[in-house]
Amino acid sequence: MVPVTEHDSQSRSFIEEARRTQIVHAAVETIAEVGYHRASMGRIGTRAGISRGLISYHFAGKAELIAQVVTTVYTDAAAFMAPMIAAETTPAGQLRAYLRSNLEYMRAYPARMIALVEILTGGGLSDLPDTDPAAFDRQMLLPLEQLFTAGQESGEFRDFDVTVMARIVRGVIDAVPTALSRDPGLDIDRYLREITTAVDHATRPVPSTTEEP
Amino acid sequence: MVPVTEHDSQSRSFIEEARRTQIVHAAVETIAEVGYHRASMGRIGTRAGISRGLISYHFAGKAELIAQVVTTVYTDAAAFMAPMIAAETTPAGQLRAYLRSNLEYMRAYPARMIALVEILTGGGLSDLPDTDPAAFDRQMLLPLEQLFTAGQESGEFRDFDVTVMARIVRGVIDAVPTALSRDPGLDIDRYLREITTAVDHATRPVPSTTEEP
Amino acid sequence: MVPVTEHDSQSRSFIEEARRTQIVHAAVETIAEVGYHRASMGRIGTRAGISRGLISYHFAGKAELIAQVVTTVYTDAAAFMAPMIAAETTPAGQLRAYLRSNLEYMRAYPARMIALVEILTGGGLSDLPDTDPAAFDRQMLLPLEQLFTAGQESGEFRDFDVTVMARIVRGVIDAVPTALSRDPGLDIDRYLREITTAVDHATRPVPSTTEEP
Amino acid sequence: MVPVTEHDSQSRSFIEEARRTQIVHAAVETIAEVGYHRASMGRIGTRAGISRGLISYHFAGKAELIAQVVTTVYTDAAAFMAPMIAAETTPAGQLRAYLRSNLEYMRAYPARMIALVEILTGGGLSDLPDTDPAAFDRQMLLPLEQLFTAGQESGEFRDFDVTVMARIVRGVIDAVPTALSRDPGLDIDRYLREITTAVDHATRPVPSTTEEP
DNA sequence: TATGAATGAGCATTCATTCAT
DNA sequence: AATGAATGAATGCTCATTCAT
Repeated sequence: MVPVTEHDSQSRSFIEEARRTQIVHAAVETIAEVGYHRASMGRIGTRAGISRGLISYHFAGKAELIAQVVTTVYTDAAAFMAPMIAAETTPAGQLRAYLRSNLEYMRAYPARMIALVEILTGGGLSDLPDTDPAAFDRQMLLPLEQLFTAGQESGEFRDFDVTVMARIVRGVIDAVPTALSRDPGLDIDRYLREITTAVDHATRPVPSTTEEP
Repeated sequence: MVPVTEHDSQSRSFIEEARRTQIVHAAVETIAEVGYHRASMGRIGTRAGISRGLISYHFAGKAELIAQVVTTVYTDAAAFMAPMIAAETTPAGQLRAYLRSNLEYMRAYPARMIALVEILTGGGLSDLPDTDPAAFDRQMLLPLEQLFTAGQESGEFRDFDVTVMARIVRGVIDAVPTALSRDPGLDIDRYLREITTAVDHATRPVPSTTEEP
Repeated sequence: MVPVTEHDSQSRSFIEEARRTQIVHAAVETIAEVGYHRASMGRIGTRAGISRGLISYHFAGKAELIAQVVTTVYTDAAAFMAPMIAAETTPAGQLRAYLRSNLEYMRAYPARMIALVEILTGGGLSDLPDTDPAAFDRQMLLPLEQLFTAGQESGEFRDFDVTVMARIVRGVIDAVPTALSRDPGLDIDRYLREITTAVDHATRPVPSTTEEP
Repeated sequence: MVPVTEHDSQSRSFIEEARRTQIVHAAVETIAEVGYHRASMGRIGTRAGISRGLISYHFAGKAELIAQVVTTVYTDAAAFMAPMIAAETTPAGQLRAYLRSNLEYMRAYPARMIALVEILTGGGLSDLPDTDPAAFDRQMLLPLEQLFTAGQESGEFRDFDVTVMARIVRGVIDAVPTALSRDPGLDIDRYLREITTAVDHATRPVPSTTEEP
């Protein structure tokens, strides 16, 4: 869940890595601020304080830069969330930790999460020729699916389609950055509490004395 | 003399209206297919089988065209959903009808819904100078909020923040087009059933003999 | 407005002539208001209250319309000025009448004169393929040249190059519309008085007891 | 007119400056040849032998380029004329030097002067958002007004409205480029002599034994 | 006669990318 | 490693003109 690629961090010099990191961060901030399709190489370079050409020197093209942004933020978010989730011992607890850690990450690094959502929903993925959106989709859903399956087996969750429920939860979470940008006064703690309760109710076993219409 | 057909005074604007509709439809399909920020006037014109200039002839600018797409799809979806919701007599039933009609609309006109979501999440709203994203946000949430408030007063819904719950439901629904495009084999009926059940559980009153962690 | 051309006024119907006149007037007003190179056929048509296509129906192209504007205004101004000049019996008096009648025309029909100057100085002439700017130039200068030659022969004017002096006088007059637009508070009567005096001094015979430096 | 050989530490911006100068010169020549409103970025680029995009790289927009053309030519002309005027000790001599140096500049750099007049009279000024035509107007007239006022105080000039006389002189001078382009065989030396004499007569004190009609 | 739908060329501008230094 | 000059494609838009009705 945590490390994504270790492929060639050795083949790059330290300064090379530092520059790439700097550029990726500038890209994140630029995308978060002006939106994905307005984040040109020039604007990213300006924010990084470097020339346009240097970005092309360190990245094969815009696609690689965007892909790196996605990978970096996703990996970083996963590294942030993983210990909080792992600290829980039950699937239900882990689900709550998943929600909590995800929103905490958004609170801590709003630009990163906004940038990620911008790319994922703003057409950025289709600009990445080597990326399979379906594969990325499955990768996003898999942890939740595994969590749900475990919880169903232990009886903590009711019987539902784990993939659909994973999409439901991702949908709820992915709506948060947009909600935050549209309503800046939104209380993220309250939001988290409401979401957690709602998801809890949606997943927990149905009491035996319940009639469905 | 002038009028040729029996349409008389409307025959003048009939062609105009037809063309506008045709262009809006071409825009919808183009946006749904290639994404909002790749849907140039040229591509839309090509899909409509007309020249670039003709779009500018019928629409003052791209902003007006996109605004028309948003308005058209939104209005059309509302007209599609409204009777299905109104047919229900209870807030809980209306909520289920809201979900069902929304997904039915997506099934019937997937391109329209994909295009709308592309524009709303893909930075399109900020390209519309006269549009207030926050106002649009409230407009989207309002029907759900009213529905929830009514349900809480009637005791059909538990006590939750109606705005947050509205955002939750919208988040779940807005994730559907993406899910459909990423997983074409997705069974929309099953999806709808699962969503309905989940939202039902998330909103209904908590049985008295329940302990919260 | 006086009949301008009689070459084919017979071949055009009355309504045809009326339309052409209306369009020419709309062109004059549009050019005077927004400048020559912003005066599109569309804007001219809008001001005339007719469709774009109708202008093309009545004029072979924009060039013919502009040429007609030039011809109309020039002829109209000449018809306005001619009797005032003819009423004077001496070349010096006619020169003063030339200046006075020209500025009176500007005061009476500022839009026409502004439009004419816009076209002549704003590159409009070079848009007219069939027009020889040099010939137009000579046509503009000829009356003044004849006037000066007559005055020199009668001893009312000193000995100067009549063509250059004609250009001088035209230069002074053609600067008036720009001056009026740049300084709206300009007193045209005072302007006329100063110009008349200056031109009078510049053209009259030098007193015998005059030393040149 | 700009110092050229100083590169060294300025060598970084030297290329930049050289390109800007080259582009400005290409713009001057293009405007002088085809007129202001036909001088597109493409044509200017073609004349400069560079791509369209490079102009946008060096100038923020067409407005900045045109403004630079105006500033460059105006400053250049002023630098050319100033020493010739300053060499004269009397207002009347300075006025003659003003005329002479201005026409000498036109003879030396006809394209520049034609371009400037094209922009000023061809609607170019109104395309420059930050420019106040009235202020530019006053700036053009001021030196002449000051010169006239000094001459009136010293008794070298008669009593006339200095602003109107400044407009008269500018009108006479501004008519020269058009005259040159319409009549290529025009003898500029003779033109200058005639103009100088005419302006001299128009401004000098009236001999006491003069009768006005 | 008159309309307005429709076209295609041209415009200024932005952008990702390449390349010599 | 890094710069910034340079290109060419693409975009939204305006416009003169044509044409069916």
